[in-house]
Amino acid sequence: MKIDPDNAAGLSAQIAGAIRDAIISGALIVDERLPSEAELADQFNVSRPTIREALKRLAAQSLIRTQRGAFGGAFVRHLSYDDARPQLVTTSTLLLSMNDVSFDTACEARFTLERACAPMSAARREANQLEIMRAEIAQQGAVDLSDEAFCASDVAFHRALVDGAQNPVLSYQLAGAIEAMQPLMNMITFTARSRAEIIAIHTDILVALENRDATATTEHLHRLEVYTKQLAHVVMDAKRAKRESGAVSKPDTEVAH
Amino acid sequence: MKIDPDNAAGLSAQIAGAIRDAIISGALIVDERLPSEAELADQFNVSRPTIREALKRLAAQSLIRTQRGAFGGAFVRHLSYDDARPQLVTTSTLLLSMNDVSFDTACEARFTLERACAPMSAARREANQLEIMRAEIAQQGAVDLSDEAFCASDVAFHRALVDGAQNPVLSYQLAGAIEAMQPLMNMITFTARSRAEIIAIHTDILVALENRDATATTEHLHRLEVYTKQLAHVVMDAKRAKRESGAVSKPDTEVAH
DNA sequence: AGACTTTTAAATGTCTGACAAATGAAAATT
DNA sequence: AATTTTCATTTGTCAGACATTTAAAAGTCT
Repeated sequence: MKIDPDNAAGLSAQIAGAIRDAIISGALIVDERLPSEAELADQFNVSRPTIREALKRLAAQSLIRTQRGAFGGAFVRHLSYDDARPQLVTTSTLLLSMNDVSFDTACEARFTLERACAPMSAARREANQLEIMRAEIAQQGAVDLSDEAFCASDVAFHRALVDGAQNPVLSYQLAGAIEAMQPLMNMITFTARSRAEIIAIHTDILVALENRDATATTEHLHRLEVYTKQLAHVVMDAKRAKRESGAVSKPDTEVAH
Repeated sequence: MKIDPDNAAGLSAQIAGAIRDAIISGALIVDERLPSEAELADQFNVSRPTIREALKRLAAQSLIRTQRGAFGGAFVRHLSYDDARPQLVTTSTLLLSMNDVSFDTACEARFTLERACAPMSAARREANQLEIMRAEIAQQGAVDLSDEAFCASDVAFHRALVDGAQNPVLSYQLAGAIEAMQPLMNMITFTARSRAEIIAIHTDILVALENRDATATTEHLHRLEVYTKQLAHVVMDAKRAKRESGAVSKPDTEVAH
């Protein structure tokens, strides 16, 4: 662990990197206790606040957890999928919003990955995944459901589909792709008709999974992708038209007179 | 932004969360400057070290960057795919190693996702992706290549394949899955014969992509998955046998006498 | 007047020292 | 023996200080 005080990266970043490497390489194992802040400060020849900044960086990545009191300290954290998923979703969401990824590109990626899970889910899904999907479909039919709640239920439905593949690595990766799209989906105002159409496709997917029909599942997912893209285009075109007409509304009304 | 001094989560974590939410919600936009540490300390009624710990947490997630000097400060960072990828790889790697995911499960997830990209890559790949794949295949044929270097070249080959799909969202997600498997792959000792076999499959994939043949690409990827799993089983069985025979080596040799 | 140099103010980076709060172990008490 | 109290350890937070970096502003020279 070589720390260079003149490095532009900053001491706390270097120290965080050194400890991170130790964790990744397996030199520090799960639930192992790191030296106390005072000892680390001594080892790295820096002050305690600097050490603390380094530890907070690692805590932000869920690599360590800290515990106060005697025999407390910083411990290497067991990174679970449930811990990692929110981070992936946050990052993916920001990536989409900051890199002006088009709706189509994000949608394509999402459904491409989801379709890849479809055959495995058809083969391996268990009763509880079907149960969740059934419940979410019922949820989606509620008349007083907000667009946000509808999208949230949509996410839950598709996560159950992916979970049916019984592969936690896939579930983790896909949850990021699916949930990250939710803000984009939330921008769409779902009419009663479009909801009915989506629910119909969801039902088709559910039936296909019940029948363990991989081909049908894949096809219905494809239909859903096409319909989602189309819906987004209609909604966004309408918004753009409204914005433009709003900007020139006075001349318009004058012409109309 | 309500900060509760008695919250067990800790002040710096709460403050980091508040700022993070502001960034995600769009209240703080890219390249916008946050108030100075002193001003933030004043606003949140905490000390500057506490504010600094919060900012370091955000920096660890690449949400902000800091700049020293007059008119410096903390700025909302434009999160690029290149910034986010290493974080995803780190997290995915740790998830695999800490949740004792079997080689087969990780392998299945990786190839499932990669096969999903194959048809798109066959349709859209450009000359430079083929060029990279050609170069990496040549690299993999070098006789003095270490196992680690062979695996690194393997990763580069498959990333080029995925990049051929021309969808940055897919590339980002897949890079995590592919690179995270590298430590597992590094555990395999590649014999000359197994390398030749892998290179042959890589070549088949390259040819299929050159011909824009989606079906062939998918099939060769499937062959590669099967072969990789088989190889891993052979290597790991051998290692286990060696370990067990080592543990009882004395009795064994006695019996042999 | 324009180009170059110096000054300066503002901001982060780091250090020192201190106290509060939590926590589990050990000692004291019932 | 069970319970309570004490106590040392460690993280969490604060206050104040100085070093370093940086770009704008002022000053200087041609």
